[in-house]
Amino acid sequence: MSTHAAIAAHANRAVPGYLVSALAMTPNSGMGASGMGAAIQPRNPADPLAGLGHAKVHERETTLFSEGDAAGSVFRVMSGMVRLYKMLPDGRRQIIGFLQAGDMMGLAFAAQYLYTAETVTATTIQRIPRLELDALMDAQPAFARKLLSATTSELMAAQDQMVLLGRKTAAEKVATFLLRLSDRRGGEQTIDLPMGRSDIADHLGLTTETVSRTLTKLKSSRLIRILVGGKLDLLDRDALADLAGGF
Amino acid sequence: MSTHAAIAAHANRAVPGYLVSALAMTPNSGMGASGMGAAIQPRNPADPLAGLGHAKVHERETTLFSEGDAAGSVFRVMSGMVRLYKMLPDGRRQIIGFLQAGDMMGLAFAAQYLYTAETVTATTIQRIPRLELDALMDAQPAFARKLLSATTSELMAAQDQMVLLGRKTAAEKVATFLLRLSDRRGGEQTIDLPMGRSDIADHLGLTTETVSRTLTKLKSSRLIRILVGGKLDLLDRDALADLAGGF
DNA sequence: CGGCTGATTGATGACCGTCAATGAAGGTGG
DNA sequence: CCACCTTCATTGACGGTCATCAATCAGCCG
Repeated sequence: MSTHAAIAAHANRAVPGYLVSALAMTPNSGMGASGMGAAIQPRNPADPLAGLGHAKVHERETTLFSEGDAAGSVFRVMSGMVRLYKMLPDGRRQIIGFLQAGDMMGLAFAAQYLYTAETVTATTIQRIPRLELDALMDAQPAFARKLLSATTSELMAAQDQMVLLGRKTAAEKVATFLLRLSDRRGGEQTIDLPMGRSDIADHLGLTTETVSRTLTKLKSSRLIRILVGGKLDLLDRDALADLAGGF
Repeated sequence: MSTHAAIAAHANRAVPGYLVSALAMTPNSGMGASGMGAAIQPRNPADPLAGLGHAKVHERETTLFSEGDAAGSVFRVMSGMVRLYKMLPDGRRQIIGFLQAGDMMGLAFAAQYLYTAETVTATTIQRIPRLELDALMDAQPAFARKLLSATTSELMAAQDQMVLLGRKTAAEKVATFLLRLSDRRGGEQTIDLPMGRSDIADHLGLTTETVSRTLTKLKSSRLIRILVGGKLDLLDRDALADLAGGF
């Protein structure tokens, strides 16, 4: 399945039409796919996307679209959580990012989606046909710049994620991940971990066992407390930030 | 130095003004920062950036700007090669990407550059004040979309790089890297490696020793041939593609 | 030709992946 | 409402890949 993607990637990346990307469209939001981001802010009262397409509730663990599918729409997460990932031919998976309320995906200039999108929890999704988005961009020049801003935000997050994947240790990766989740929630001490350990692992370039062991160590060191229901308490934010080693 | 960046990253990613990103602005180009990209195509005869700012030749191994510097201009590589990287507080480095002719950097909505840019070889760089770019975006709505397209291309490349960093073995990483370089050159069998082993290592999340050993193994297996002057021959493209494992 | 920088090769070991077993939690049906 | 089953998290033992430390080698410039 990713054979096509591989070929496309090897050939020059010149693609006509829309590219597949993920980005946050909440004004002032910032990060989306790769890292964590804002999403806490109330949506723009003058939300230019309001009313476009239509919203639908999806159950947990369902596929929204797959790598290689024809890309006809863009999506915006209204509530819940979505994971985006790419797979290698042999099944190894890399989760590009987790999306939350306000984040967009599928916005792109390619004929096909370049990653798979699945719900983690039950999720409300606004689906916007590309034609409608195009029309909006034509009608409101400022909107195109907003998209550009959101996309560059994504790119920044992606670059931070490269640092994490390429140069951080397991402990640093996990600490960074937890802090990002918290920051995204406005710095709350208690954060939500709706995704499973293997999702976290595939996002951080680790295995479930290593994630689990690392969390246990953080727990033993009194840096975090693991609560029931997939919740988690950041007990010592400063120590976690030290551990995270920047970003 | 990266303290500021760290804080900025932890705080909500909402930033007014331009973000710092890298992208290819050659029409039909595609990849830039993270991966390899086009750059082979002749520049658009109707290059909207032509004549903006002014070009300058920089010697090899010089810094163009650093992470945290005030971001007043965007840059376009006309010839030569540039590396972009981020550093962790303790000095570990992740090279975000190598830029070649046609690629842009510094295009962004942030007050500061988020990574450091250095020349690898002697390089001609077009420096364009942000104000001029803004004016161009206002004057030519189509140009904003071109920037959006280029940025989403970057994002795609960044996502491929995440897969590489998070889920590939050393051999797969090196093979992928070589194939990307070749593809960027239009699929040439002989490619140029102007950057040092440690640059490659810091791009692939490895050490110089591992890069060297891996290249030696590829040489022993007759998949590549190492030539003088930083050049390299891809002897068995198919075998390399198998090794690369997609992308 | 000598000295410097970077690449290569070797020896060793740590971190984290793999394989495996146990434990906890949630969902379903009796 | 509880027992069973399935799924996922945790913990343990072990091994491999790649990092680290170190020495030699090759290329380049003065």
